[in-house]
Amino acid sequence: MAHHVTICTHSCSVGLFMPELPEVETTRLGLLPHVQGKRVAEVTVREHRLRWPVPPDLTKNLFGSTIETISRRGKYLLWTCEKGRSSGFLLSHLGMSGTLRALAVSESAARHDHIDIRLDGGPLIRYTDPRRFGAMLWIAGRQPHHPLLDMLGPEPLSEQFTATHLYTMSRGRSVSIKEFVMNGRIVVGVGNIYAAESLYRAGIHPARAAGKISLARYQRLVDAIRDTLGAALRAGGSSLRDYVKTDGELGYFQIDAFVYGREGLACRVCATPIRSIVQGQRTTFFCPACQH
DNA sequence: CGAGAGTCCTGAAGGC
DNA sequence: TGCCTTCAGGACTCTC
Repeated sequence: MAHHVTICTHSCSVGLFMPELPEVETTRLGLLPHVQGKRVAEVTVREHRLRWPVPPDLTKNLFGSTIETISRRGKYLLWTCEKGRSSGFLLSHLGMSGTLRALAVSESAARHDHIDIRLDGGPLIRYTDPRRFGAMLWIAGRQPHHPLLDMLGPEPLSEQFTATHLYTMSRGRSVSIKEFVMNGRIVVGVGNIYAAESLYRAGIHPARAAGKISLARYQRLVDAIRDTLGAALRAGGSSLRDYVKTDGELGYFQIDAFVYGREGLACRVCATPIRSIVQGQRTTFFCPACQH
């Protein structure tokens, strides 16, 4: 199980390092065969200052647990851990610079390697996160109830994510459509890149008030979000230049972004220069001609 | 309740 | 070359 870290060096249109939903799902799928049914033999927490402090009893709770499976809710991963009466869930989030990798037990830790979970007979699951916007929490009990999860909106690729849902939730709201679809209580997993790309595909101007968008246009947006996320999922994640997959191999294809990161460049459809604006302290890219 | 701003953090990029 | 400043971003949290 010799794993080598390979960094992608070829150019891409989106050079940032942030796991969006497709990347999180790819991480989940990559980890699953390495962890399923295995017992936690050792937990090392080198840095507890993450988005929230790593709970002091995380080590105790994880140690000796068998990892039954990993599921995903939005960009959160839920690790089902069985240990008799004290079973529970490891709740993890990659923030914007986090990675989870399965490595050979012999891999030594470097800077930003905050948490190691060594499994019986290997491998070593390593959480690395330079910016520490990610999280590692513990949910006790047999049901994954947690304040971070309980208010979340539907999964974008589920049947619950519909035009009617967006239309109903948005009535009377003046917030921009860009900020609206990035709100996890409305729908999970639509980050800055995919929000911009989806709005472009749907032909909707990102500053338009969410409450004034028609049901028909919301249908276009739902389709665009499904298409955008679905394509990225199939490609194995898309928003990163140098993300390393959980098995250490090169990960993440690049999306050929229509608007993201393309300010001043010609729209791929109409050649109008792509513009950027700031919404909710976040940069949005759009085509002023194609989006209304 | 909703809207808007603030917050955490580090690395990359730009200016002088 | 090197220091300093700015920016980026997920998503919670606070204030009004």
